[in-house]
Amino acid sequence: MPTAKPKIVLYWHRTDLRLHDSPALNAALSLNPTTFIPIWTWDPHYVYKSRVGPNRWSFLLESQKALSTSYSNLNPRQQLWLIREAPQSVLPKLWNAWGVTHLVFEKDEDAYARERDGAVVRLAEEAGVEVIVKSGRTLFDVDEIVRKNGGKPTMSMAQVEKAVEKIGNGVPERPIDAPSSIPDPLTRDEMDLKGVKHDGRGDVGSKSDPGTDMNADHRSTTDKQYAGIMGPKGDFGVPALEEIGIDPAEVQTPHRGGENVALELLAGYIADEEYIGRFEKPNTSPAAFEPQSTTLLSPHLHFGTLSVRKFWWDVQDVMEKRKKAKKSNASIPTNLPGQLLFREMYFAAHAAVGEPFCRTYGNPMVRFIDWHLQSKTPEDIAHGEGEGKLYEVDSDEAEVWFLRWKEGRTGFPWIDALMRQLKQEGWIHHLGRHSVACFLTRGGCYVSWERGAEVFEEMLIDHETACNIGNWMWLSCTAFFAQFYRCYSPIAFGKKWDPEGNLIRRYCPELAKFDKKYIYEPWRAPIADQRKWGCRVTGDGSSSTNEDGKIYPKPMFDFDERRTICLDAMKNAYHVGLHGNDKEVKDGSWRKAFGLDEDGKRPKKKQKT
DNA sequence: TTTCAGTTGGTCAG
DNA sequence: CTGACCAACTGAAA
Repeated sequence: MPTAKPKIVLYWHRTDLRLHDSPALNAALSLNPTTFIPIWTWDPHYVYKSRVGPNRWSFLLESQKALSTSYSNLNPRQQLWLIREAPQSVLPKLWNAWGVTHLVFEKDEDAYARERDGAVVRLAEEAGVEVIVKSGRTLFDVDEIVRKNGGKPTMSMAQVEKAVEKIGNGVPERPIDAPSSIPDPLTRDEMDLKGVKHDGRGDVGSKSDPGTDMNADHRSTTDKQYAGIMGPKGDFGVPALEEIGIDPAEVQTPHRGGENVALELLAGYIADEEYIGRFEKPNTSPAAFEPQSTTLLSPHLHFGTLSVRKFWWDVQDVMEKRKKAKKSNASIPTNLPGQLLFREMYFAAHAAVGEPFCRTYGNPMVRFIDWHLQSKTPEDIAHGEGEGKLYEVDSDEAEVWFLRWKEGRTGFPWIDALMRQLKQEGWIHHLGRHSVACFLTRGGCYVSWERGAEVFEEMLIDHETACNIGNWMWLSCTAFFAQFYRCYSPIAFGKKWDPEGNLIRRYCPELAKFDKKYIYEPWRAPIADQRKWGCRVTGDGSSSTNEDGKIYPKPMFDFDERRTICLDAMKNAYHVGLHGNDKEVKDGSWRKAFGLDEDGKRPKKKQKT
C-alpha cells in the first residue's frame, strides 16, 4: 500500500499577521498539510530601503509576537518562525532543508512586492514547489478593480464604486473563521538550520545599493538582525528592538500591535451601534485625543492584524440592523465602508500605475508642479549627484521651512502640535494630516509632496504606501483632487475643532498656559502676558529655552502672504499643465515652461494628448 | 456645449 | 448653525 506523499507547507506571512479571515492561510490549511511551517523573513528592502521609525518597528514586533503566541496556543510545538535573511535568497534554502512541497502567501500588489514575489515564484517553480497566492489584504482583488475600471488607475470614488459594483455587486466575501487547530512543524532538530549557509542579509534581487541604511539615524546600537539565520538564541524568535539597533526608549507610541488588540478594538466600536451608523469622517475631530474620534484601526489594516473584510462586514451588519430598526446610517463616501473604499481606490491606482506611482518622475497620473525641493531624477541619483540628498535644494529658505515643519517648530502651534504628535505617537487624525500636508505643499511652504510623504513614511505606524502617496497627491492637488483654492489655515482650521487649544496644550506644553485668545497665534500675545504664562515667543525653534526660560518660535513666515504666493503659483502650474511622465519633466526642461511668456502672459495650457 | 458634483476651506451675514 | 460668496479646479453627466 503506497504511502501518501507528505505535504510540507511553508506559509509565508508578510501583510497578514493574523489567523482570522485569511484566505491564504485558509488555503494553506485546506491542503491538510502533514507539516505546516509559518514563517516571516526579514526583507532587507523593508529593513534598509524603506523609512521605518521606532514606533512602527515596535508595532510590527508586537504584532509578530502576538501571532507567534496565537500559534503556540493552538499547538504548543508551533510559533511564528522568523528567518533572518532576504526571502529571495533564503526561501530556496528552506525548501531544500525542510523538504517543502507547497509555498503559500497573501497577494501583495505593491510595486516592489510584485517584483520580489515574482522572483520567488520563479525560484519555486524551478525547484518544483507548488505556489498558492490568495488576495486578502483588500476587500476585492485590486487587479480585478483595475480591470473593471478599463485597466486605468482609479482616480475617483465614483470610478471605484462602479468598478466594485461589477465584482459581486460591490459586496466583498464574508470573513473566514480563524483555524481551531494548526498542524505540527518539523521536529526541533529538523527545523534547525545550523547546517545551512547563511548569506547575511542576502540582499539579492535588489537594484539599489545594499550598503545604504535609510534608518541609520534611528539605530543607537549596532544592527544585528542578520547576524544569524535563526536569531541570537537560535530559536527563530521575534527580535527585541535592541537586535535591530533601536533603543526601546525611542518608542513612545501608545498604540499597540497584535491581532488580539485589533479584534478587541473593533468589537468595542461595533458594540456602539450609534457610532458605527452615524460615523462621517468629515465630522470627526482632528483635535480629539483620549479618546480619539476615529477608530485607530489603520495600523492593524496595514499589518494585517485586522482583516479589512471582517471590518467591513461587522460594520455592514450593524448598519443593516439599524436600517431594519428605521435608524439612519451615514452613506458612502463619508461613512466607515466609504473609508475602506478609499483604501481600495489607492491600492488599485498603485496597482494600475506600478512603480512610478510613488513619485512624480515618470508617473503619468500626477500633475507636475514647480515645487521647492524637487526629487532628483533616478539618473541623477544613480550618478551620485548631490552629496547623499535625494532632492534638489533650490532654495535654502524652503529647506529650512521643511526641516522646521518636520520637527514641529514652524511657529504655528496647530501645525507644530500635530507634527509633534506624529513623531511621538506615530499617528495623527486624517484631517490633521490634511492640515500639515496642505501647509507643507500648496498652502504654505510650496515644498514637494514627496518630501512630506517621506516623513510620513518614516513616522506613521499605519504607513501604507498606496494610501500615503495617494493622500499626499490629493492634498497637494497633483492627483485625485484639484480645488487648490480650498486652502487650510493653520489658525482657523484648528480653532474650528478645538477652540480651547487642548491639542496644542498637550503637544506644545510650553504654550499650555496661554489664554485661548492667543493659543493659535501666540506671537500676538503681549510680552507681559508671555512672561506671565511662562513662555516667550522668539527665535526659530532651534532651542526650547533661553536665559529667560521657555521659548516658542515665532512663525516662520507670514501665512497670508505665503497663501497668496502659493495660490498664484498653483494657478500657473495648472496652466502649464505638465505631468510626471512628460518629456519636459524627465529631461529637466520644465523650468522653461514655468517662466512667463515674452509678453508677460501666462503660458498656453498644454494640449492633452 | 453647459451644468454640476466633488469625503473633510475661509469668511461673513443673518 | 446655515448659506452665499470667494475665484475657479476636473471630469462626468445632461
